[in-house]
Amino acid sequence: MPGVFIKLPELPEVETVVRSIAPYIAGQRIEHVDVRLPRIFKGEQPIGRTILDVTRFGKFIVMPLAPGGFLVVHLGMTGKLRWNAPREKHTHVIFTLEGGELSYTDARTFGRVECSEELPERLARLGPDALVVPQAEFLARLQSRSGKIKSRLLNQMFLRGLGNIYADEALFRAGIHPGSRTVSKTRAVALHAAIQEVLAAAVEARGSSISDYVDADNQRGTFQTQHRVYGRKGEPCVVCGTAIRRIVITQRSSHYCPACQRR
DNA sequence: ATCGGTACCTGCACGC
DNA sequence: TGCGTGCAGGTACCGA
Repeated sequence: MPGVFIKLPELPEVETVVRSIAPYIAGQRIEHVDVRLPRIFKGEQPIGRTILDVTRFGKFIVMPLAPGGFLVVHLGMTGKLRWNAPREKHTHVIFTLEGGELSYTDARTFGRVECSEELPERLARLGPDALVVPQAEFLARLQSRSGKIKSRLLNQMFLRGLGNIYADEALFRAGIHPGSRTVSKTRAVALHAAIQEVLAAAVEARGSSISDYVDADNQRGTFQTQHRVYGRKGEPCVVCGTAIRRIVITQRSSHYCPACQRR
């Protein structure tokens, strides 16, 4: 039995986890729950309930249950949701299902596993999904907010699903400096297209893998080979050859080409 | 109501 | 070898 094992939780990686794990757990009854690190788990244990489906909401994994309620998982920075994987030092929650184990492992413990009768309120407050938001809605929301463009893209209340890697990649493809506070309509239109292109391509590549883990089908994500700025500080821009720079915006690293992306 | 800074954690790469 | 430093894919919360 293969182990479902993906790190890297931005939208494409969460989508890959959802798609690869759903066939193993959808329709299965939860027989037992072992919570080894209580602060990771919120709510009542969903013992006896059945996992109806596995869906993605931004970077959250949402599993509706029967006869009611939801199991919601957020992977934080280092969370892993795996099927029949060996238990490790940082395996914090284990669901025993009819045909095997669903386990949550997270070294930095920024992620959460939550069970509730209704969908958590904060999910409803998130912005539209970055993969499918219509252009007009994106432009309107962009205009209604202030701050550096990179900060706005990382704000899940503005748009849900985008993270540090794909924000940098989209800004590069749209030719926008991450520290820009104003963006022309032309650039904003290009940014909307770039976000959806880069996310769709990353989903197609099953996400970006920096370590050598594999998913249920024994495949790695491969999108890291298509990164044009993220993690390429000092390397030549693929378009003009200028050295890629790294700066800090809202406590997060931002990678950009100083020639292709001017303020 | 929004925005920007800070807190929450562990592990790893790197320089000395 | 060991130690200190900086860095890492994210969100929640606080005060201004």
